[in-house]
Amino acid sequence: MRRKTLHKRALTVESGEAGSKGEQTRSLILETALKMFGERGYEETTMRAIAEMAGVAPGATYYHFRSKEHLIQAYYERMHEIHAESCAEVLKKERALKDRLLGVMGQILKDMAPYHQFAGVLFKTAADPQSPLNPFSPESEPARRASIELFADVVRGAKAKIPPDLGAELPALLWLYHMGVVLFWIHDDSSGQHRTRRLMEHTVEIVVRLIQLASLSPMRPLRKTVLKMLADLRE
Amino acid sequence: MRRKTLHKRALTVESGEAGSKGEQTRSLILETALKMFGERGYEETTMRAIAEMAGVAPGATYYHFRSKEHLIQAYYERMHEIHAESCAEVLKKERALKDRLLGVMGQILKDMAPYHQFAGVLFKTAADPQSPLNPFSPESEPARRASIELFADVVRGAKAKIPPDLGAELPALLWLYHMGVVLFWIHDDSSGQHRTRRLMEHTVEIVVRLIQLASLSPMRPLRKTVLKMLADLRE
DNA sequence: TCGGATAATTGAACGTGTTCAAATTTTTCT
DNA sequence: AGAAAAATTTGAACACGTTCAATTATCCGA
Repeated sequence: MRRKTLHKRALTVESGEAGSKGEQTRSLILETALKMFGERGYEETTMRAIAEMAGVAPGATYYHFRSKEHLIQAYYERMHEIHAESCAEVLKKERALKDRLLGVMGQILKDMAPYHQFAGVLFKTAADPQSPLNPFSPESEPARRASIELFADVVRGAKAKIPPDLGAELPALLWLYHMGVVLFWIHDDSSGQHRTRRLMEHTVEIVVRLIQLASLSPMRPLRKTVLKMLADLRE
Repeated sequence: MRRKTLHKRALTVESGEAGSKGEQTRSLILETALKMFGERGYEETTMRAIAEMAGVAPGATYYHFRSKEHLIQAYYERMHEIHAESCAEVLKKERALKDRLLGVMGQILKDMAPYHQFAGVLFKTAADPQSPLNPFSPESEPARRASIELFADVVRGAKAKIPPDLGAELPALLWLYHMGVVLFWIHDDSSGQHRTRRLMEHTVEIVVRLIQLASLSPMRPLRKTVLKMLADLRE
């Protein structure tokens, strides 16, 4: 609600950009919050404490961020930018489908590592079907689309022979697979999440072999059945 | 903490059973809470309101239930009992693997239908890796085990030819599949969740065909790879 | 049946995330 | 530069889930 005003201002006149006073406090609050979450954990960090440390009244935080959970969304967005960048490197180097997928998944796990502690909280929020942070929600469609695009890149640049019908759905399917791995990662408290790494390496191998298998002509009927279902669900 | 006393009492002496005063208020609070959740939703139902409607002080609720979320766990347990019962019927009738799986999944969806509204809240809580309600947590291992046992029953009673190595892991895999369908169901706000029904019917078909496929001898290497991974992850 | 022990219940109080009307600062326009 | 408008900031207050010391009801053995 309040933010709407901010948006309008940013559209009608220029200002509201990085330099302006408001945007300055916004960053200050955000950086403070992220730092404190990192040091003491999410639940243990009070909105009052964040405000105090940022030298600001509690209410100010709510002017810039809709809720405490929305502060966490900042992590999310930051993480996404990092992914896109670090994966681009990998995709420039590798040509085999398996290596591309392995590289991308490896990068994603590496990028996420520092945030493992908050992932639980983020996930708890994101799991709520009502939440805009939910990866399946309409609000996060742009982010989801971008994320799927990353896997489209993985497929596109690979020199594997994939039937067009499968190729069209593959990015979304790989994204779903990637969500599964992340789900495992969130619950993985082995040191350095090495269990997730093992799972990922094994499953990438399996996924690639399944793709090869599905591309064979005797598999056409089953493949068509699966693709029909996906099309059907999309309405 | 407080509950420990209750448990000890229930073990050392008898009493604390259905008749006793304490157990009476416990049910009263629980029934009131479930009814109010049903009428107004979870977030909108206040602990104070529950207590007041039950004719009890707010503190009393916390003597019998550790938290508001633990009141929801009651739904969970209740649902599980219903599943076990209604699925038993289906499993007595059907012999083909596909029909057994279809029947069980259908029953589960039917049983859950009245609770669709709260499923989101339950899921939000259950998604927290810290939560005892999390289906992957140690605390819910008994429930998980029982649930997997249901799918073991599905496999056991079927007259499909399944290699022993796959047969051993299949119940857990089917349980995982079932969790996926439930995840979809939670996010499904189509009328009567008919999209989930469609998804379920299609995917059961696919799952069964995959099982048949995996049982073929040319698939032995891939099958072994998958099963190795599962064994590996179990430590 | 009585009295001690245990279980159950109370309700005020705490700390939390959050809201909001009022005050203040910043920006915009003439 | 100055005044009007808009954005920002304040901090007291609210409602909530929850805790806990004190109180009352219930149970059980002698």
